[in-house]
Amino acid sequence: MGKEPTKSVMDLIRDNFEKLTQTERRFANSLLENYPVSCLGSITATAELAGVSTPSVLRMVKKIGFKGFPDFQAAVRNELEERISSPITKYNRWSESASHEHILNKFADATMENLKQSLMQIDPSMFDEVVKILSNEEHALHVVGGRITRSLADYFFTHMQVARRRVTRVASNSNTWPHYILNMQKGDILLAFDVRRYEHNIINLTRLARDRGVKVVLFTDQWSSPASKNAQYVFNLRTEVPSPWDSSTVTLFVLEALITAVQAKTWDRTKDRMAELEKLFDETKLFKKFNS
Amino acid sequence: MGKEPTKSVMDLIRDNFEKLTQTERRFANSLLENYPVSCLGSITATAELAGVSTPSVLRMVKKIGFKGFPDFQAAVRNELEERISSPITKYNRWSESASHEHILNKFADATMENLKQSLMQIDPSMFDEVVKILSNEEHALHVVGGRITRSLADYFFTHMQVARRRVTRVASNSNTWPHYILNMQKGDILLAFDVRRYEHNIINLTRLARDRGVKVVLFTDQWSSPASKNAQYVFNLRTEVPSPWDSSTVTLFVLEALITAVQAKTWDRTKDRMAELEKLFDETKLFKKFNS
DNA sequence: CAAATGCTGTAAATAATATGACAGAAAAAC
DNA sequence: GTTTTTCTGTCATATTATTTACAGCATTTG
Repeated sequence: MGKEPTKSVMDLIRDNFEKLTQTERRFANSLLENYPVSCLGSITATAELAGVSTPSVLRMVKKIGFKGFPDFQAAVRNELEERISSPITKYNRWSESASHEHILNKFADATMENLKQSLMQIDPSMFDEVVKILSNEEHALHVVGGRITRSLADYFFTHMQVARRRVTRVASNSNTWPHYILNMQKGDILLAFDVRRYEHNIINLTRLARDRGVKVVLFTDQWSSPASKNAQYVFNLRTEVPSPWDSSTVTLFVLEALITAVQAKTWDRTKDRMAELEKLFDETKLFKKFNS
Repeated sequence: MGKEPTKSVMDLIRDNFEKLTQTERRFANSLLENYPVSCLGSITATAELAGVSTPSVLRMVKKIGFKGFPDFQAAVRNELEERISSPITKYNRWSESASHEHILNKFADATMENLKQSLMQIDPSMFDEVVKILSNEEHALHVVGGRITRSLADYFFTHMQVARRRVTRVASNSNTWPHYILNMQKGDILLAFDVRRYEHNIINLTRLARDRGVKVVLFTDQWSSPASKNAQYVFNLRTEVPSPWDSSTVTLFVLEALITAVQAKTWDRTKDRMAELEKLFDETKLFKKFNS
């Protein structure tokens, strides 16, 4: 024990995470999952919950500075007592060391709020409908982003490529758009992003696409881009954070949910493509070795 | 155990209080005083805290319906778990229309959990330290991503360009890396991403950078990339979602928090740059109008 | 006031737990 | 491809915790 200046168990894990081995990290992660209840039982129970052996648990708690498992458990209990004894404690507050005014905490609050509110606003049947049309390989998918949202478009494009054929990334430079529009056919899908400050050209692009019989899916913010009027499917997502610009975290979240839903819907096809992709990676690696 | 209709330990004590002897009541009262932490240790510790003997504790827990002390303790732990986890798990459920089994809800659960756990693991002082070095324009900032994380690197790059000068995006194609390394100087910062499956070349890049005296900031997942050993600052973020691949949402969140923190720290400088940027946008727009 | 009953703690037996030593397996280095 | 190093689980042992048995004390009752 000594006179350690109240280093929490979490702090100790953080500080020593580098030194931990793979199995020990697995245990550390399991600990995070439902700390502190997970380690209130015997070392055996704790180890089983994490799927590791008892000695691994022991080695790990020694590594982060405890004399043995009972010592570790005593520390956990002390923390728990502190936490429990103040009745109004908010359990979902982390890092006691970081003030509630710390930017990380303020940002986290805002993001969780955004996520919750955005979800409330999403129409599940529209979501499912979008998943359905994205899963259909017969119609090409075009993805376009703006100045900021380009990265999101890129991320979506990369993952969508795994799930299906005929995915095109439309360059964000609007000079080249006519070329892309030329290749859009009736029944195709255009997935577009437009958030503050709205980019004027996106309105034109979506209008031209719609006029060609292309289904437009638009990701925008809570104030809704003027391009919405050209889109069949609109996601209004919340972006407000304590910052001079807007957050894209919720948008990314919905994109990931979409990707997962599409992959799940087309799993027979996707799993083959993924396997093939793995093979290609291995071959590329081999190829590089020959070169070096 | 059996199929007791969720009688809490407190209920059991109340129901059987009449039958308890004097000493047993003394123990019961001590329990009430700081339940449940008081009975998380050994039976000996519990007894001592209440000022009674071990057998008295045992007789009492048997009397109120438990098979033995461990049985009693298990019940206490279960209650504790519920009490501890409910304020977290119970963030108001949205979309009544969408089933809890809907992918969006499952995904949201996982993402919130990831966010919470990642936050617990982030060392606030390290975060602040990274903000500090990112704010210093005297040293160049290099940003590099991998196959998947390239989009994140891109997003960060775009925003960082607003806040400061001397930001470079390192191409994700590792063939060109030597050129970039050539331009890295002592005191520079390399912000790198490496998540499963870890890319072998990133280890080499970070090592070479470190050897040149470059400060390496690494974003990786909970299993920690092998490149961590070359990095001064490591963010281990959680990525697990109900999907065949990993989520980047939490990573994006931390990036945004970082960007905001840097902009706040250098606000005098940043606000001028933002104003200038706005002006440039307007002029570009004007320029385009002349053309069309 | 004496005998009986019930209550409570001490101490021993029993069960469970935590730790250490070791060997096989995996990964890293050469 | 081989050797070395590191890691990780199985098993045996030491330690600790739980339970039981019992004896002393207090309280009650005749």
